[in-house]
Amino acid sequence: MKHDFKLDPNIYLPLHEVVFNTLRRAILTGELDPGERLMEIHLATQFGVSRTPVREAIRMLEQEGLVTLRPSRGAVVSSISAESVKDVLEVRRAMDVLCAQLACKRITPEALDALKAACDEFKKAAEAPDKAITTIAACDVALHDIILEATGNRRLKQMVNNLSEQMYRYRFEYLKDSDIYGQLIAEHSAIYEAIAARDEDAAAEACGIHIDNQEDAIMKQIALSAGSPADQ
Amino acid sequence: MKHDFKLDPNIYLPLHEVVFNTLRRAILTGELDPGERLMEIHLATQFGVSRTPVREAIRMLEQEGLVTLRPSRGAVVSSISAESVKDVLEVRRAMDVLCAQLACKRITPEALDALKAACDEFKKAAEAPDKAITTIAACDVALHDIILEATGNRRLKQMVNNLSEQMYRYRFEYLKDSDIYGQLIAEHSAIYEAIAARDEDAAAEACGIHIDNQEDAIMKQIALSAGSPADQ
DNA sequence: ATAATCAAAATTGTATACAAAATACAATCG
DNA sequence: CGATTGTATTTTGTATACAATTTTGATTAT
Repeated sequence: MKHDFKLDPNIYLPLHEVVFNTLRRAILTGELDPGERLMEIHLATQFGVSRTPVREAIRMLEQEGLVTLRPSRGAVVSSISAESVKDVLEVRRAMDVLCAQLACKRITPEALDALKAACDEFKKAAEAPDKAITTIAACDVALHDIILEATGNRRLKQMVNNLSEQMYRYRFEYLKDSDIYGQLIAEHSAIYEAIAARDEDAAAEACGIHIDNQEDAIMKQIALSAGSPADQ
Repeated sequence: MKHDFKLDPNIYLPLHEVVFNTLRRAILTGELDPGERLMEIHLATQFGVSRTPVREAIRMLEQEGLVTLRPSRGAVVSSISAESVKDVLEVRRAMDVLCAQLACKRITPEALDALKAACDEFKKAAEAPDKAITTIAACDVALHDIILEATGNRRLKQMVNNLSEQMYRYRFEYLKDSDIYGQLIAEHSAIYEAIAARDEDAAAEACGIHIDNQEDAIMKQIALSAGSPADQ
């Protein structure tokens, strides 16, 4: 074998990608508020680039629904009504259930082991005395990723990830209430057992319950932060 | 010249929108083949615009998955493998079933009447002596739109439309075989009856069967046109 | 005060310019 | 020949220029 000079491919990314990723994250984490204007020159100077890549990034964000474009009047961060959150959750529920069903059919023994391990990890993190939310959240994500991966459906994976990201703002809220950890552990366990048994109906059922609980938490969260500036 | 994109200067739309819509349609209808390169200057001169709006359009198409971007190496029309078609159909099936279920819950009496009318229209078009495929296809679309609208979920509507459009290339193929018209009429009828009776399970069942048949037709179509140039 | 008007400033839409990278292809070496 | 290098050409990435439109804010009339 020759020499394997491996240079970090992350060293360069097209600027529009960088701007896109950064703005995207800023919107999803709530760093940029709904209704806020995105002005090209300002963003460009902030990023230290020209308007061109900023415009490209904005067009991409619009395509993803994260910003709204009013011709000749610029872009604003899309406002997310309780209505639209309900819509997203409704779709995501169906997709998550589909994930569980497909996972029953297609998960490999190795992935099944990994799923079991992820459940245990989650349990350990949730029962730890310090209860680091970031750790717990990471375990939760890992667990879902294993199922998502097990579906073997790239498109589904992409769509579920996208929908989840739209809910990013509210993601950790439902983990703050440590009373529900026991319930979550049980739900995860039920999902694992169903998938391990290749029982599609049980998996769909268990997954549905799991999502419903998350939905309740998120909707409660939305209700609390209601009264914020709305627009369109 | 191979493609001759011309744009109507009468009505005003931002150029990137015009380019986006035109290219999008060209890709979905197969006018532009998978793997084909999209070169900025060429497209720009064809459209009679500068590279800027073309670049913006390409970024939007990439976001939608219709083109693949290779940094510094330009964009190509995304190739659709049989694999990815299967993935899309799998997701769309779940979403269509969800549509039927939600429609059961939420459809208005007026929309229900419209659905019945649409079924009759389809039947009439399918049993007509001339059997104009475009008319039949239009009825089919109208019928599905009514259900989609009845879900009251804008996000779902957008996602299902997007997924359907990805299948645009193969849409009409399954309507060419007039042997199946009787079956289609029956399936539509079953869906209508289930929704009218607000029977979610029956609606899901009927809708699932309907989609499965469509899927078979499309996958058969794909298998026929296999051996086409692949890439990534 | 409030509303209407209109020029100045700011912002977006589009085109172009130039640099960096990739590609094509001829010349060279083995 | 085939592989390799070097160079011209093409194409993309980014910045900038200018026109068209919208926004701002002062000014005036009601």
